[in-house]
Amino acid sequence: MAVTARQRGTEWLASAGLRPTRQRLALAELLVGDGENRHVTAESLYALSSTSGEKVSLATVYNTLRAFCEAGLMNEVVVDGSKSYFDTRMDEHPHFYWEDSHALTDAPAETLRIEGLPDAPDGMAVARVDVVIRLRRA
Amino acid sequence: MAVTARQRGTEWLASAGLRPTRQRLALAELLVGDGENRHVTAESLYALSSTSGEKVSLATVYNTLRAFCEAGLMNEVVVDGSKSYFDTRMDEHPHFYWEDSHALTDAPAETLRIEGLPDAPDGMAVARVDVVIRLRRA
DNA sequence: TTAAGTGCAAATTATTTGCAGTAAG
DNA sequence: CTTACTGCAAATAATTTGCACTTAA
Repeated sequence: MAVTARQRGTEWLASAGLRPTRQRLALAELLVGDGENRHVTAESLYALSSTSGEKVSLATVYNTLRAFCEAGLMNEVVVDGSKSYFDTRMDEHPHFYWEDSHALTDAPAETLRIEGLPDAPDGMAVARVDVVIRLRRA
Repeated sequence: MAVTARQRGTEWLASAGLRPTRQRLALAELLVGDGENRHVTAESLYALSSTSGEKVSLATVYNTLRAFCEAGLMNEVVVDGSKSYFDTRMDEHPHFYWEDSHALTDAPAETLRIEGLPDAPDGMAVARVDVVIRLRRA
């Protein structure tokens, strides 16, 4: 039988050992309820939650997104100095950043390969390599 | 004969058609006076200017960095949601971001090659491809 | 002379935090 | 019960802006 959005949200929280509170469940459902990955800002998720049944305060949206990141459920993506973006997809992959609409989407990663990545300096390790393809209207 | 820091700053401003005011010259000298490229934040440049002879107000540092970017003399690099970084080097090149010290440096670019970059979506063009190698203590 | 640039202080924006109340285990 | 979570409002941090003053051209 079909997996429901609520189930997906519940399992997602459980997989990270996070308490399934009403608010977290509501946000989890909005984020992973359909099994797709999603890119949000605190504001955009807050707006989403406001039009859905379960209201969540903006401060809690912020705190919850941070909690999800710390729990390893999401990643923060830095593309715009003035806002924080969050991505439910956890593997390393390139992004399109649409400069006119300030939207963030996944870039098709299949073909992308980074060759000759420089070694990390002494005593340092590469934590992650971010690739952001900035798009403007042609 | 040797090129002075002041000369470099003056020419740098002139090349972009910017008025060489006392403050801009002071900042230009700090940025390109030694012919090296440099990564700064508004605060770090403000701190630098405070220890040098010519004082510049923080607001002017912000406005001036913006002006330099618009004039095509610098680029903004987004690596940390909470601060803006500015780079005097204008060609496309990868960066190291030192997560513990919040420092930004150039990564050796010679060997780096990005293969199979996805096409820009319809009606869009690739404005820039940012590559940030995030480093943490090993 | 005059438009552009500067400095301050006040305003704005995104985000975090303190704390009293609420709910999960 | 007890500790973690939530919501609000106030606090903070980075950056921008309004406006009177100064200066380069």
